[in-house]
Amino acid sequence: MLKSKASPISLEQRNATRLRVLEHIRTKGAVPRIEIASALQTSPATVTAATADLISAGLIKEIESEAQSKSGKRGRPKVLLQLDGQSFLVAGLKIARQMISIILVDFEGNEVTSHKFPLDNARMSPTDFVSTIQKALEETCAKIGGSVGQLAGVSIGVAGQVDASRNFVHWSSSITERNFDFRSLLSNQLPCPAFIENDANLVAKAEQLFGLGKGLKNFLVVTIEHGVGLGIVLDGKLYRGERGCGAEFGHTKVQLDGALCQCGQRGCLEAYVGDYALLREMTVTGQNNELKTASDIHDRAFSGDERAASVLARAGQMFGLGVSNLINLFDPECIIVSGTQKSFEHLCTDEVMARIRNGVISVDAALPDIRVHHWGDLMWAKGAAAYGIEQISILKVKELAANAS
Amino acid sequence: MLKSKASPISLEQRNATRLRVLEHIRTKGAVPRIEIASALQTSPATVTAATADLISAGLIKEIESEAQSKSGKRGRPKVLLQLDGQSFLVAGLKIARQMISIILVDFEGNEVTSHKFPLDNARMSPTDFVSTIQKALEETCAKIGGSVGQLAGVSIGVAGQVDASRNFVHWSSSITERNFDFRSLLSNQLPCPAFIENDANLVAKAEQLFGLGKGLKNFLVVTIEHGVGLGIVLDGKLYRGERGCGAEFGHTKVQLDGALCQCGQRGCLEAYVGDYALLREMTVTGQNNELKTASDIHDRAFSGDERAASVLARAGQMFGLGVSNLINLFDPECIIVSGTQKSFEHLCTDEVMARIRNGVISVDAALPDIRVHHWGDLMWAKGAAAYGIEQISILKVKELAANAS
DNA sequence: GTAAATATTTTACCGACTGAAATAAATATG
DNA sequence: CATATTTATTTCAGTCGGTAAAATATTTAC
Repeated sequence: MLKSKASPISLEQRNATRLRVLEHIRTKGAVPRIEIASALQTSPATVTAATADLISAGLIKEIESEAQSKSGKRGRPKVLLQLDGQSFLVAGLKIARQMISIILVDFEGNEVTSHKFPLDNARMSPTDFVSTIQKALEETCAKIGGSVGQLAGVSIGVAGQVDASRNFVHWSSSITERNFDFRSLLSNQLPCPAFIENDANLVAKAEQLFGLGKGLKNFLVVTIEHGVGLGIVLDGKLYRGERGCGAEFGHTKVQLDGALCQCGQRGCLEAYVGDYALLREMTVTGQNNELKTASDIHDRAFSGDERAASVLARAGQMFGLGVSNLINLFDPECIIVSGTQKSFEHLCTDEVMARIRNGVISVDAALPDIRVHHWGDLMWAKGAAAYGIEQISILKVKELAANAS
Repeated sequence: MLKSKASPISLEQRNATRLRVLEHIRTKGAVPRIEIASALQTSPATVTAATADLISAGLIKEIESEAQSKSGKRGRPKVLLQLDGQSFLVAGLKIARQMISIILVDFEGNEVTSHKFPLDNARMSPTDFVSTIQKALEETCAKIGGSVGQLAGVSIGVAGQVDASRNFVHWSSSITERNFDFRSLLSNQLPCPAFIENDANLVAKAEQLFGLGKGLKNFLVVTIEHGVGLGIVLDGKLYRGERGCGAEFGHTKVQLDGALCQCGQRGCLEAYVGDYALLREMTVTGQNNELKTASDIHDRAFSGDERAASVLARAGQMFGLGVSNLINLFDPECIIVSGTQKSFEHLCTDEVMARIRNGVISVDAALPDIRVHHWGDLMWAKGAAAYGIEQISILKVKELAANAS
């Protein structure tokens, strides 16, 4: 292998082109080279070179275009390119309070298998954290008769503040230590690259790669679970802020000196729409003994309980206020409201949507789309997997360039 | 002139490098080539080529380094590079309700002269708008015995929604027509390139080029005049949102179904901190006959009027709430509060700052700086000039590449 | 005066991208 | 069926930006 004298700038440009081609194929599905060239405003020659590399790396493949003969058009037929789904296996993990959800996906993001690993301790030391993850991964891989060694990458989602570029966790509810650098621990314990990210950012990634944000440049993803999270995608990239931690949408204030929030402050959005906030409200009615989740309250409201309905309605009003503020500030292409449970139906009612629309300063251009995405309970794990796939793609393209010597 | 076969990508890369060098020199002042190379992570050879071009375009110049001999260090002395302030004259205009403020600046942003041009009509037709601007420019240039022909560029700031990339005004309080394309009108009437932008974005530009945002990558500029505006700089670039209109910070909601705002909605931040909101509050006290501006209320409060003080305090509380929301969402490096008058002192009190800090979810990293910038009354015009200088720089670098044939 | 140190410029070269030509693979046409 | 036409892809020579290394410039140290 000769030593390459390529300038770093050239390399970066080359990698960027490869990645743009790859992302275009991921977004559009089966496309011929000529369309990639025109879509990316580049020359067919470049696309030939880039796709040749991606094929040799096993990231994409040519497929037979059955529909070709039907097209009835003259000329050499287009050769369609597609992701090579079989090429890699990626694991996505979400660390929650009582369990770890794991999903194994192929390179296209298709679920291969999934698993739930119960947790005794919601908070673990970094060492326990990683070894528990390893155990969870082993169990998951065993399900398909495989081993952890087969994984191309592992992506881990946690609640909290993470500097993903350094696998550095400033703080997480799942980990006892603060400001811990997971790089060496992860690379020592796991046989493949591993990545840690904030969970809301991961869901944003999932929407971008596989979900309702496919192909969009500027959009926001509001995640609803027990609390409210936000992932920001600007110019096609996750925006992480200066300190690398996620946007704290749930703790934006919607009421001056308002309701007390778990974070200790007053008037946070989460103090009005979070699960615990709803349950707290219900204590006033003296009914909360039987109520355990927001879904219970929803059932109660649906069966005619006016107090329950009013609690949910108020949450919806506050949520609408918060979302309209997001639109006023970010002016995004689209806002995606993503949640796993049925329990956020009260945040997607016509009344809430109307409130959002009425809270946005109108311009001539149409309002951003507000799309609601009801995920299964693997939402967070899928988000992690999406991020993993993206990071593995970047790694593979880099390797490609390094080996090109 | 030979026809160049340069690929568009090469050209873009070249221009980007030239501009990065130019911006570095603008930010750092007098710097030697070697430091530019290390700061921009590029090779000295590239810097030599880039600076040679910029010098030939008259954008920068070499200066004698008097302090050289004192340095007492061996080796060839550094040759310092600096902006060539004399190279271009740029006009910045702010169109307000009752007047146009104009400032002429050199390429370094130094004020050459300024002028105020009274307006009869706050709202003008596009044709009148441009011809009034032309008249105002002529008067201004006459002040220094020059003519409009000498200007390298004109930059115009208006309140409203502007797509600056197309000189397209969706809506502005200064213009009777909506959705007007000013491109042909401006290029026909003015002898130099002209640019229109939203005024809050312009102030953000001024902070970035000359002010407290110098050298920063991610920061927010909150502008205070009659209302409240916001300019967003992310990754060194103005963020304009999907529809190209400014962020509507003044119309983010800080109270569910709160005070009525000029925009017709309820609970907008501006409905609590805008001039008219303060004056409205004072009507309740029966005192507002004598009060015309927020500054009057401030005087009143200072001389012991508790009602006036309470009106201002409430505005401060709401403002603090709004700003803490900005920090929670954007996690910026720095927030700059910029205003022209003394009338926003009540928004910069220790109490307000404490409220902001208390409203931000704390992480280990330090809170973003909150810096207050008291400008003279030419703030907006200077902002326009800053934008003009930037746009002219881009144009000149493009010309350079075109002539390089 | 010569050596050493540091800044800048020159030179030879690399490599990403491109346009144009060549090639490939289909249909249309007679 | 052979040939022309059309369209997709690949090959190839060339351009250009950036770089490393060598050369040059200009200073201080001794």
